[in-house]
Amino acid sequence: MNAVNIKQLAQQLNLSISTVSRALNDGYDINPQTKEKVLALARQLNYQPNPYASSLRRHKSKTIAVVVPEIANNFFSLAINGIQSVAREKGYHVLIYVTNESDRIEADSLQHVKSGRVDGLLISVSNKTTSDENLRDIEKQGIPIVFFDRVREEFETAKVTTDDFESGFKATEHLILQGCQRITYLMISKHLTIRNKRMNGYLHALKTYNIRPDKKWIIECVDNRDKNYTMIENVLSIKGRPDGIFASVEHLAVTSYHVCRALKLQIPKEVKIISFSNLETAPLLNPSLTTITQPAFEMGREAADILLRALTKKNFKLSNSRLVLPSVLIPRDSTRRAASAKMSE
Amino acid sequence: MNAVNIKQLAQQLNLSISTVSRALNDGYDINPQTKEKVLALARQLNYQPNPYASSLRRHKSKTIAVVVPEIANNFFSLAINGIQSVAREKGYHVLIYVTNESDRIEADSLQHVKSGRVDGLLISVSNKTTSDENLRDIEKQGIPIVFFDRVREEFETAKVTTDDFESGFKATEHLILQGCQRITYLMISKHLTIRNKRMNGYLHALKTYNIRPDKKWIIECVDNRDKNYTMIENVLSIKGRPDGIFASVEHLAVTSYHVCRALKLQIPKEVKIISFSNLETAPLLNPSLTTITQPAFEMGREAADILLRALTKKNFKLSNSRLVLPSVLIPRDSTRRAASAKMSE
DNA sequence: CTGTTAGCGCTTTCAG
DNA sequence: CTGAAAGCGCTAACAG
Repeated sequence: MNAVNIKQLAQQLNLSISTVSRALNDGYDINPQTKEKVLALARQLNYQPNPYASSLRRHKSKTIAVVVPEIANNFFSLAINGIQSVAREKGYHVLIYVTNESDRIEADSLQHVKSGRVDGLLISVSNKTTSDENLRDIEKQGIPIVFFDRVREEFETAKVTTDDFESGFKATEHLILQGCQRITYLMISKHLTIRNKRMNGYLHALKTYNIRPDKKWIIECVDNRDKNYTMIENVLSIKGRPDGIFASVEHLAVTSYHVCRALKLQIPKEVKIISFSNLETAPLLNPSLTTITQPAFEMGREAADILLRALTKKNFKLSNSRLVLPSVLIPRDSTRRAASAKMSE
Repeated sequence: MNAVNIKQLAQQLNLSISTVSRALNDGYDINPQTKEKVLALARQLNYQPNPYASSLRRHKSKTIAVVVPEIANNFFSLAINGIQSVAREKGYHVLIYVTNESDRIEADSLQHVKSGRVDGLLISVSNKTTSDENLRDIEKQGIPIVFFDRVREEFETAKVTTDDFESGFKATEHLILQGCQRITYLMISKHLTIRNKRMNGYLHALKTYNIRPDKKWIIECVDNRDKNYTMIENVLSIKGRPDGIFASVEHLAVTSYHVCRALKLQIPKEVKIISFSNLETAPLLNPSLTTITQPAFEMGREAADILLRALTKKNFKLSNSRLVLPSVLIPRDSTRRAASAKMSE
């Protein structure tokens, strides 16, 4: 508790408190020499400005809040990594709130945000969120909000997302370009819209390459590994079986992988598999699996960048903009994660 | 910026500011009725106390800092999840600093911690850290510190870790109990001490079960997949080949897995594999791989719990205690991660 | 039980 | 260029 403060500096230097403050804050109206003296002593005494006093006075805290549904999840932790890296670059602090997909916990966290503890908010909403009330309040307080990944469409502010249609298209196209003609789509998703967008991407790719879509190749998977196993086994057992599998989540790719092995179907020679994924597991199934993934780290960076720009530019109003980042395709046989896992430094 | 404050509440109620404050803070010296009135109006006007004013006054912020070397890493993100969950329960906020294993960034982050922005610090040090200077300063300011996982042994404060010897022992014992007699240890680790402790656990297990250790079964792996592949291939090709593989990191288990497949060795019938791991990938190699892992989530919870206890109990001095959590063995064929991935809620 | 008062440590007019 | 002074919003003695 030796906390040295601005007052002590002033006394020791026979200066007024305000002069010291100016010196420390790089004020313009200041004699370079006195400034030097102040800085020297500050360094010597290891002076640390009290952030709370300054926040109280300035009405800003150099802190942003990040609210995410999960953290022990490769996508969100990469995103947070991205956020944290730009925050650090710009001298901002990052407060983390994990909601565990609970709208109640989310509301609690936003309540804290409302209190003015932070200057801005980055949020990926929980899958149970149904109201924008808290967000509206926060915005009313003049705290800018940027959504990333899980956005509330009807709430007008900056949003950073990926394009599910595009990635569905890209994944399917990839298989087609590898020579696949009979591509089965293993779909599962709590979010109808995502599911449909990806499927539309799939369908559109087929159409673009003049491949007739076939209903029997769209498999509605469930939350039960055994059932999925059977369904996949069935589709791979019919004659004229698929030569490509597009899995909408990684565990379906894994199940497919096991089915193929059991059926003695060679991957990727006889069956090619591509999968959506946010895990680091792709290399494990190498060389058989191609992965399509969200650029999580980049998303974090972009979102944070937009937010901090809004915070530092004066009179900057966050528009209802949307930044759509392309998905990243990680071909089989690639040892390391590409762009998406790229670390700063 | 409609920020309603305590003063306005006081005016509207014809009360003094201090009475309102007392009502809000559940002071003892307060008429239940006035208290009710105050709370009612506060709710109605959606009053949010200004955290900075209160922190400035009280000299505490209800915020803790978490400093970790990485975040896009299953171990640390689970640990943070644990930390965050107890912080939330106790009404604390969590500030995250990611150092990317850089001692410079770590020092920067600790500099901020020093300023009194937080009441306590949870830290897992970077692998390049060589000095305790910043930590000493922080401690001097009366900010309690708890280490988790990556500790500075010579710094006296509470520490939460796992026991590498124990987990080396446990993993080896597991293989032995499964009937393995010739167990090869694939070792790799930048940290000599960890490496040695685990190996000692391995050796001790062999000894305990009267198995003669054999130098040729301790393989020093390197940072090159191909070389490792060859080394593993070699050891699996000698007659009287190992019937058990203990991999000190997951990617060695994966490589072993591929070698076995190439050599047509059945897993787990002919060769059993156990691996250290903090990834979620174990299920992918099911049913062939057994995993031994750190209880990351628990570690986060325990560490946070100790810190927050130190913060809330008055005159509580953090002793140089050490809490050692047992590693968790996740048998093959288990579909989900066990204890370590357990979520709150 | 309530009001008065004196700050927490810093920033920022406004005068010199 | 520097100093005096007035607070930011809240808490905590201390009187009543």
